[in-house]
Amino acid sequence: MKTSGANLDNSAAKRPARRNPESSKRALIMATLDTIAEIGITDTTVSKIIQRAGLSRGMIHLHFGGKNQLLAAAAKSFGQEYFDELDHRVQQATSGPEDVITAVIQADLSEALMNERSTRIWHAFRGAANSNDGIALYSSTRDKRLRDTLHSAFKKIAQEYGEAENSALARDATFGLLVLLEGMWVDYLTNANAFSREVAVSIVLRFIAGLFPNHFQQSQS
Amino acid sequence: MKTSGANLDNSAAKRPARRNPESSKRALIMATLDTIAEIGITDTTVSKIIQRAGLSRGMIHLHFGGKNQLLAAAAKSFGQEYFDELDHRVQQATSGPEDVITAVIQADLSEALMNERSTRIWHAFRGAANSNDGIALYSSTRDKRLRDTLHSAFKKIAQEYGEAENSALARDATFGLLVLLEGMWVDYLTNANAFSREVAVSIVLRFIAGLFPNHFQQSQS
Amino acid sequence: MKTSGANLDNSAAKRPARRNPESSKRALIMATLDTIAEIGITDTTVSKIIQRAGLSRGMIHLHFGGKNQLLAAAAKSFGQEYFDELDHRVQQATSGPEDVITAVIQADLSEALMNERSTRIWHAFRGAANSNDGIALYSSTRDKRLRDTLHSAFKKIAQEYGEAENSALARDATFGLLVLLEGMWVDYLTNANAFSREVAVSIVLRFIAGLFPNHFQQSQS
Amino acid sequence: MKTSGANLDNSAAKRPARRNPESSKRALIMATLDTIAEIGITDTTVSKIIQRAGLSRGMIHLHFGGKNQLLAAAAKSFGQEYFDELDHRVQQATSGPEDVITAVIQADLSEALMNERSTRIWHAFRGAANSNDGIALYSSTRDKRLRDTLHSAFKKIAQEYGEAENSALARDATFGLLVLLEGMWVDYLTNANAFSREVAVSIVLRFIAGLFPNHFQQSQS
DNA sequence: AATGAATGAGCTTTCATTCAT
DNA sequence: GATGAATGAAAGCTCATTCAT
Repeated sequence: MKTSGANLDNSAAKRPARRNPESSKRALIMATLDTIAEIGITDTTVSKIIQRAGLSRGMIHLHFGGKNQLLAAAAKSFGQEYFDELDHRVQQATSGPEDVITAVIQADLSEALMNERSTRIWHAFRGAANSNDGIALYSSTRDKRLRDTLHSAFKKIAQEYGEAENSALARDATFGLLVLLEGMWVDYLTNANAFSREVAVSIVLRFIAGLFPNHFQQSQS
Repeated sequence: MKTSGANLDNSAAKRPARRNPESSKRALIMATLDTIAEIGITDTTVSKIIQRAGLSRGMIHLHFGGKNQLLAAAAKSFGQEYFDELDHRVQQATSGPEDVITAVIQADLSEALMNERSTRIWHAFRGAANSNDGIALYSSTRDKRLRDTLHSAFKKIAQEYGEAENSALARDATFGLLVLLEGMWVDYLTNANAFSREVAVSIVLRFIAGLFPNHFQQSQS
Repeated sequence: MKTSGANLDNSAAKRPARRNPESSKRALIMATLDTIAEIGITDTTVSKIIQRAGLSRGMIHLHFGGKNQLLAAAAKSFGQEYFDELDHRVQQATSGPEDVITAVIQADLSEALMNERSTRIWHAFRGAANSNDGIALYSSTRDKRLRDTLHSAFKKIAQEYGEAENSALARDATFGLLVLLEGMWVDYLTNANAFSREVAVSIVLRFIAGLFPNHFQQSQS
Repeated sequence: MKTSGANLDNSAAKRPARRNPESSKRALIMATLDTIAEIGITDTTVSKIIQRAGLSRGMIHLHFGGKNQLLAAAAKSFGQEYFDELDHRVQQATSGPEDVITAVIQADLSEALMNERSTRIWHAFRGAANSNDGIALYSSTRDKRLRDTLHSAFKKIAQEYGEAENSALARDATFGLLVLLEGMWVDYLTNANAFSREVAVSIVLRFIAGLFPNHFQQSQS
């Protein structure tokens, strides 16, 4: 999935895709995301994007109406990329709410979803969301969808602990887990080298196990 | 502490600060931090900073040598502001490692340290650290000092659980707590309105209690 | 040839040049040379150049990458202008080395090559060459090519005086003539009004005649 | 004489001269000349000058009224430096006009007068003279005084060749010699390494000998 | 639909000059 | 006299956007 990576050689093998508007849009969005990941959103200029995409200058305004709208489209695309992968991984866990939660944790901390490229892009869009409404919209999507999925699962588990439908326990578990995952992304961003996915997963599970001791085994790292 | 806030009134009454280099430098740093908090680091220009500070254009290069060095100085100052306050609050907790840890949690999530201004600035400097070495240096300072303080406290507690000097438990607790606090700051940044400090503290303590049930009481929110 | 002169009329009638990069580059180079000739290289700013060329601010960086590179391109162009004219005039003298030398002298001191514009530009680039490598390269070209042409001619003549292939005589004659012409340009620069081309030519020829009395007749002014 | 050179250490040994207005003015002029010689007149800023002189910022305006006036004073001083040395050397040649002329040539091409520092400064002031009247005044002084000295000498010699008081011969000889020396300075400026003072003197003398064969022996290099 | 030369507002930076101390 | 912090006009440069082709 993350195979687009930082490739500057926009030469041979990519040409067949040309002369197709949708293909150009996709190429621009990918070039935008790659550029943001590589040099940061502040230094991501129209020139750098079109250079990486191997397309002409006017393309951005022709297809998106401007740089800001391209950024918004890239943010939206990035969110969808994330959820396509997450859904794919979580749908394979159908035996119960614990499995869904575990699947979310493992997916969110997997190489496919949490890597240098995605954490940098994520951070960039979070910052931009404060001053760019078009980005804000899609940037908050991650929390919203993830929150719903997790909340549903935690509510099912909480009921087995005698909690009511809208118990604080399920709400706090959802909140706590999301915050923990959020923090893990920031930590990965800060120092990818020293980051251990195994330790991360074990710590997150320990947190959940503290709330629901009957359902999550204390993993021993 | 956070009382500098967004003051645009560069009117008469503040002239005593003139002809004092240190005062000018401080004013520029404050204006820089306020501007970043308000409109983001990307839109923080020299013009906006000097306008807010009520000082002249050349000042920045006279005292700091350039915009980037002013940003670095602002990042350093911001980090020191954070630690001055944190140290002040933590030093009052001297009865044991649990108190230190609790004090750190409550301080880090307090209005004085975690607010809209500081979370936005924090986020901005994290992003800038990737491409600005001068900022990177001071931006990572927070983690380093906090990590040491917490690790020491957790090691003391872990020993009472029969753990060795350099146990994984103490390390994981430190890592987990920092990640959780990091995530809280991100969460606050994303949606300050819906954020509850009380819930945040209770969730963090629940995580710690899961690791050290004898020392941290499961608080009931 | 030197007809570009100081034209400040960037009015309507010259629009055909638009949308043609080469034409724009040429216009910028000409405007640069004219500006240097008029107000000196120190006062030659981007604003003055684009104003004279009737083009936009970004043009210089778009086509040359910066002011310094434009200056280097202008120096190169100026050198080529000089040699195109010199070659044209010298090639008509094919009957012998004396004719070549005389042609060089008369060409170099002619209105077409040595005038207020060219002497000022020449002086400016000489000075800039000390601190701008891009200019140094092309600024020294004049001496190199001229030196070779003259040295060849003088060697032929020197052989008729029984001198060896690499005689000091030919070398000194070349050096002396170049220095004399160099000095004439400086003198013209200093006071164009009092300068007499006829006296200049006669003096230079007298110098050559002193070295090769059989080949150059002592002209009487 | 040229011992001021490029010294950046404005420390100890120079202090006694302080608190003396004339001393400060001299220090500023020297720093100006050294800076021009080292980095060119375009890059010679007030900051660089006062830094090299080890004096305070306001000094220049206090003593000279502005940067331009300091440059004019430096140009004047430089011209006087040149003539003090030239006069000193020429006054020792009292036996006849030939000796005066030879002395001028040897002095003008000597290490003391023609060196990297002086040729660079000379070139800079020549260029600046076109746009700075205060400099123009003193920059042209060299030619004026030198011209008079040489013209007088050549007139005496010309009379022995049966020429009238205001003969063209004396005028041309003066002009030619000055131009030749001017050219030598330019040549030295362009490439000091390849320059040979001996060859230069011999070539200049050859030129004079061509005009006055009875008085100047054809030197053999 | 696609291109890329052209534009100019606005950016960071430089610098001679001023003036309170 | 002497200082150096302060000023702001003007410098070189960047870049999203436009539009003739």
